[in-house]
Amino acid sequence: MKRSSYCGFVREDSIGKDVTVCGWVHSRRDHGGVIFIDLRDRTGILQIVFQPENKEIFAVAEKLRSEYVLAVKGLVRNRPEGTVNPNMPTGQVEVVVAEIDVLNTAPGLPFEISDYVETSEELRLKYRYLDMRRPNFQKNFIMRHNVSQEIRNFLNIEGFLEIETPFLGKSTPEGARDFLVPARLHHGSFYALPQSPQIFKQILMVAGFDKYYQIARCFRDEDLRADRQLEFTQVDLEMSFVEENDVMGVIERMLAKVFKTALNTDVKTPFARMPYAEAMLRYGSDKPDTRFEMEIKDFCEEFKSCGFSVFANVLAKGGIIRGLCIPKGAGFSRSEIDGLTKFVGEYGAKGLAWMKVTETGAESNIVKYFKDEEIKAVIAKFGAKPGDLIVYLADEEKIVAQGLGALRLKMGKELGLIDKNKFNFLWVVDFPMFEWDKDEQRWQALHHPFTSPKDGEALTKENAGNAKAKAYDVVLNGVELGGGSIRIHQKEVQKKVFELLNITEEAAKEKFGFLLDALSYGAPPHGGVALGFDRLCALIAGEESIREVIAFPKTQKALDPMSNAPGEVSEKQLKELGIRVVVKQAKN
RNA sequence: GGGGACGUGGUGUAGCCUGGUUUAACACACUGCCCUGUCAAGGCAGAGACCGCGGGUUCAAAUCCCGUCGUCCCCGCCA
Repeated sequence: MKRSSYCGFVREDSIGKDVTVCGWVHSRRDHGGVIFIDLRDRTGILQIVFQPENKEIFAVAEKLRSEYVLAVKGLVRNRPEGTVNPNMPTGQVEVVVAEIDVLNTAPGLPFEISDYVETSEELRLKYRYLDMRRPNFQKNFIMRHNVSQEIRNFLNIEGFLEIETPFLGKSTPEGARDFLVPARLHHGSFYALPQSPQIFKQILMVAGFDKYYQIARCFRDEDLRADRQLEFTQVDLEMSFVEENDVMGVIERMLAKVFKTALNTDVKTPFARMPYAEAMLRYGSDKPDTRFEMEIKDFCEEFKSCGFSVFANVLAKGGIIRGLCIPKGAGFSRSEIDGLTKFVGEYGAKGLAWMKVTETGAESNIVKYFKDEEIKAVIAKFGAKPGDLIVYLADEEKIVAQGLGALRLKMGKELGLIDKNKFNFLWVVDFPMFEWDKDEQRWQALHHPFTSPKDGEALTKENAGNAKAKAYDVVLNGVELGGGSIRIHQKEVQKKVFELLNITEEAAKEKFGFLLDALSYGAPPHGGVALGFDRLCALIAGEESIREVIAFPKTQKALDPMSNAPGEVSEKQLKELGIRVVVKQAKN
C-alpha cells in the first residue's frame, strides 16, 4: 500500500475520497461492535474506524495494540452527527478502513506516549525515540525546523553567505574548557572542538566574504544546566563595513520575522536598549527580565550616616547598599525570611536585612538603628505600601547586584508577577571592556579579547575599569539569547588589549597569531553576533529546558543514557593515538 | 568543587515527619471478558513493586541514621 496522505492532512476536502494513511496506533477504543483507532504520524492524529461487517479486517483490529505500525486504506467520510470532535484538527472526519497492513508490532512500552504524563528524564532519554513520538515533542521539532529555515531564508535575502568552518581547530587560551581530540598523525598534539566559530568568521571577513552566517554547532566542556549542553547550536553571523546598529538591526528584523512565522506574534522593533550599568543597578543582572517591575533601588545615599553598624562598615569599605521591595511580603514568617537569607547566601551575601512596612513606618529587629527620616526615605523611594517587605543587601557591588537580582526573579515567579504571554526583547549595551578577576588579580575580557572598544576609549591600565566596548547582548524575557560586538580590526588596538589582559606577545602569537596575521593584511572593520539557537527555540516552545528542543541531549552529568556515551575505548585505539596512560577515576 | 530536591509495580504518585494494625494504597498503562459512536471512552475481573543500592540503629525499617549510585535544580564554572 502506498501512502496517499499524512494523517493530519485528511480534512473535510477529502470527504468521499479513498486515502491510504500510515502511522502508529496512538490509542484504541474498542466498543465491541465498533473499534476506533487514533492513528498518529508527525502531522497529527486521525481517527480510523473498523466496523464488524468486514469480519476479516475487524478481527485484525481486535488484535492491534499501542504503537503498532499500520498502513490503512479507506473512505474518508463525515463523522455521524453528534460525534464530531472539535478539539481535533481532523475531528470532522474519519476513515472507514477497507484494507489494512500491520507493518510492525511493539511490545509493552516503558512509559506512556502522552502529553499528559511526565516521565523521569533518565527514562525519557534512554528511550528517546519513544519520547520523541509525543505530539508536543514533534511539534517542537517541526517548529525548530521552521525557525532555522526562516532564519536561513531571511539571511539569504539579506545577502548573507552560509559558510562552514572547521570542527577540528586549535585550543584557545581564554574562555570555556575545550573538548580535545587527539591527533593520530601527530602524537602528543590535539585538535580542539570549537567553542564558537569566532576566529574563523573574522578571518572570513578578512577574506572579503562580507556577510557570513552559519547555524553552527559549538562545544564547551563545562558543567551542564537547564539552558546549557556540552554541544549546542548558534546562529552565528558576521558582517563587514558595519557599526553596532547595523548588526543589531539585522537581528531585530530576523527575530521579528521568526516570531511572526513561529508564533504569529508581532515583535516591536527596534528593541528597547539598556546600558549594562543600568541593568545591573535596576535588575541586578546583565540579562534583565523586564516583564515585571519590582526594581532594585540603591540606598548608599540614604544610609550614608545611618546608625546600623553593618551598613556603616560596608560603606566604609567601599561597598554598597541596595534593596528590593517585595509587595505584600510582610506576611512572610521568620523562617520564610530565613529562607530568603539562605537563598541570597548562595550568591555570597552574608546576610539579609529586612523591614516590614506598616501604617506608621516599619518594623523589624533592625528598625531601631535607623532614624525615622531614613526609613521614610526608603519607603518613598519604593513607593512602598503597608504590608510590603523591604529587604537590603550590603556588600561589594557584584554580590549585592547578583543576590538581589536573583531574589527579584525568584519573587517575581513565586508571586506570579510574570506575564507569560509577553515577549520582552531588550538590547543590553555599553558593556565594559574588562572585568577585574579577583582570584587571578588581572583584567579579563568581559566579552572576548577581539571586542572593539568604543571610539576614543583610552586603553590604559588606569582606564581599564571604565573603558566601554562596542558590544551588545540581546535578551528575551530574562534569557540571554545572544551577544556580539564590533571587532578590533587594527593590529595596534588588538596589541593594547592583549597587553591589558596580560597576554604576552608570544602567547598571543602562539594561540591565535594566525588571526593577528590575517588582521594585518587589510582587515575591514567588521562585527557580528551569535544567537543561542536552542534557547531561542525553547523560548518559542515555552519550554523551561533546552533539552526539550534538542533531539539527543545529555543528562546533567553529561551522559547519554541511550547510547551510553561516553564509553571506554580499546587499548588498540589508544595506542594508535599515542595515548599511553589511561587514568581511571578512583572509586572513592 | 559546593548546596538543595527527588528515587516506592510498566508510568505517575500517596504512605516516610510521629517505625509495628500495610496482605504497601491510588490513578494511568497492561492482560482477559462485556459493550455499535468513542475520542485522556466506559463497565467487570486480573496480573504486576518486598519500597535505587549497601551498611547501621531497633524486638521490628519503605519509614530513623550513615554511605553510595542515579535524575533534576542552583552556586562556582560557562571570554
